[in-house]
Amino acid sequence: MSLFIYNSLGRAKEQFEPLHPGIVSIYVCGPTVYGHAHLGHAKSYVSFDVVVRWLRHKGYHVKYVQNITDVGHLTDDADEGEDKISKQARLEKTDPMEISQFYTRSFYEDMDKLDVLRPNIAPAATAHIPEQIALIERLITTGHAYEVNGNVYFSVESFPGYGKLSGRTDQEALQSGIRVGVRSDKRHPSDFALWKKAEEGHLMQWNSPWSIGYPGWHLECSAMSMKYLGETLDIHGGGLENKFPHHDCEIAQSEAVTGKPYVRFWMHNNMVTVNGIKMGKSLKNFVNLKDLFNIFDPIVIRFFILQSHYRSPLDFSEVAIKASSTGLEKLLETQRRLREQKNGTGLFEVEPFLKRFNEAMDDDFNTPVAIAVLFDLSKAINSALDGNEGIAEESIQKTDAFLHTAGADILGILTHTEQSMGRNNRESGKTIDGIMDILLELRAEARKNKNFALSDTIRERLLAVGIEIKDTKDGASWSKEQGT
RNA sequence: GGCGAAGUGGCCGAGUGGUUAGGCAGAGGUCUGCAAAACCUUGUACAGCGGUUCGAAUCCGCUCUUCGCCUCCA
Repeated sequence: MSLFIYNSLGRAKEQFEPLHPGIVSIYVCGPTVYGHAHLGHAKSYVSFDVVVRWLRHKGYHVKYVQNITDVGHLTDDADEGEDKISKQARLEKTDPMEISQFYTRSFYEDMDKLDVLRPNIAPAATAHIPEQIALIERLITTGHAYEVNGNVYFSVESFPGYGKLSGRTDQEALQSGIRVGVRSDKRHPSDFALWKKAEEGHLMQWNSPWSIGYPGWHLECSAMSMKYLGETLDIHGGGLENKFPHHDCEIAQSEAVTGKPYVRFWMHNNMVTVNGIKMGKSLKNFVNLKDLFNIFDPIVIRFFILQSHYRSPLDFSEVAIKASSTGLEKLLETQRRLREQKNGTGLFEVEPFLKRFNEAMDDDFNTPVAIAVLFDLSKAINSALDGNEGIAEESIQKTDAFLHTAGADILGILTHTEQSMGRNNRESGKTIDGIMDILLELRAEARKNKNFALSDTIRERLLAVGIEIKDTKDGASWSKEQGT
């Protein structure tokens, strides 16, 4: 089966084949580390995590690069304002390095909780200043960049395709919309900074042929992606809001130098809204992940994100997440039931579900449909388990293997089952299993003797400590409470 | 103003020119000592107005509304 990916460049689904057979190079814009990660980060990196997992599942060797922006990202427009990291350092009365290190660690903590796999390479912009300077030198040599007063700008007019990704190709028409006063340094208002001369008191600065200064924000992605992945990437991902100007600038910088297509497939994930309105720093409505994890299990957040398509906006509300949480529990419960089933004789065909799941994932990573397939499977499994014949051991193994591959390996949502069953090979798990066996035996004895007061007390008191008992025709089962 | 996306049943959220998305919530039933879970049944949705078509919620046009980008943002 072939994979189709929606390519933002061309705005259509295209069949995906990597440039080099068997190997996929993918670069995703990483965070600017000046604050804790929010739900928008979660949506982006969970989405691309599944992209990478699916590509690996399909047998590709995936080289995944995701940068850490720790310099050059200014608070105002691309060429004005204060460096975000520096500003935060000033606010926290420390230095930029501590800020970027602190929030980088914070970012990975949150991503780990969301079960987002780490990229193969996570290059920091400040660790690649020589590469960025080299790229600027090549741009100047080829006539695509010019220096004025220690600043270096990319000349938009030197690159005819500028704006092709976002559709903003008519630079003259754009000028009416530019609110910032035109800087006298620039030859053209749309030109953007590659290197900025450090002003008095600027904390982060490096030597360069033009001035003591720092690189422009757009530059790092070009320099680092091409360093680690070559001059043409298979996939470049990022948030929709970065399409312009960030990604268009990347294309211009890179292609102007190499003369080759920079990226074959551009993927843009949509935004998170809160009550229908964009989550933004200025609006003060952004949802901090650390706060959110106090209310919801991170895996529930992951599941919630994957229940909508990566190209659709995701509207945040606690009601919606609670609904997701209940749904996820249902899937986990099915997996648990399946694994506990014994002595069944019925056959169960998992192949049709596997096929539908693969088709959904191959269709531009359609995780909502893939999850719907898992729900259909859940219903079919439960129906079979409720039937007289149950499910035979061989079918259970096949089905469970699919659930594990699809639910845990690929989507990363059915990872709690072993843990919640207390059977995770750890000593504590074994101990709990043993204790629970005793309690369930005692309760079964009480029920046999119609001592329902005692059996109900056992059930209620276990529930109070977060363990839920369910009586089935094959005896009682138990599970830790999920989700919230 | 320019570029782009979208309006789906109580809520979330896919998809499609004619056939059930899925989840949550709700209703009825089966099972159960009770409960929970599970299963069965149940919802006749696609902003509005025109047009194309044998047939459109799905294509086209217009209108209304919302959202994103054009300033930093995943």
